[in-house]
Amino acid sequence: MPKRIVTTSENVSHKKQKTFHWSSGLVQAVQNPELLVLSDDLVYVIKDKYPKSQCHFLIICKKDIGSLSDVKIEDIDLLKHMNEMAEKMKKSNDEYRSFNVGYHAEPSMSRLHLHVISDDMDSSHLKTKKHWNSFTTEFFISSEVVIENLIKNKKVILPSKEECRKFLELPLKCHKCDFKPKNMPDLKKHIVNHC
DNA sequence: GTTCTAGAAC
DNA sequence: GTTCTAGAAC
Repeated sequence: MPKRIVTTSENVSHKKQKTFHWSSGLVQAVQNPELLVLSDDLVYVIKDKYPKSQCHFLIICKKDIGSLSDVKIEDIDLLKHMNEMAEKMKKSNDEYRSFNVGYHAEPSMSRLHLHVISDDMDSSHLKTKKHWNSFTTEFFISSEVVIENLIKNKKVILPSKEECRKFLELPLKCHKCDFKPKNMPDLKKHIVNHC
């Protein structure tokens, strides 16, 4: 995929060009009408560009918060609002039986974002063990748990870098039963045919 | 976050 | 020989 080049104001200078880094992709994505679902004073809701289930939204705050590690106690109402928006998205997409709502412990992309993901985990974009484990292990922290964590600790206490790495490297396991696939293709066949 | 691909695993 | 994973990307 070619890097997206954008020019500065009015394109006056040919020298002043900037290439966005991939980690700011979400802040770009909210400007994409094909991805943006809705927004209000506090958040954007977008369709994940590479959904890891049949239905996968991101609730992205408008406030410039990088990630959970930057969240302050004063942001508690914002996190509650993001959770309420997630509930709204669940209700308006209830043809998908159930959803998981939570944050990645160590996200790759900045701007705090809450995942609302149907629990089928059936998607052509779900390709790697890291993808799988990021939604099916403790690397994925439920929205309610994050809110309780913030209230109790006045900040969000997260797993260490080493713990995160450990979660992502856990052996593959079906999220609905005890099946232990030998590899990703094995797992993907299992979740569509058996679970 | 994804893409690409070398070399491991089969 | 083909499938699959895991690390680099300036």
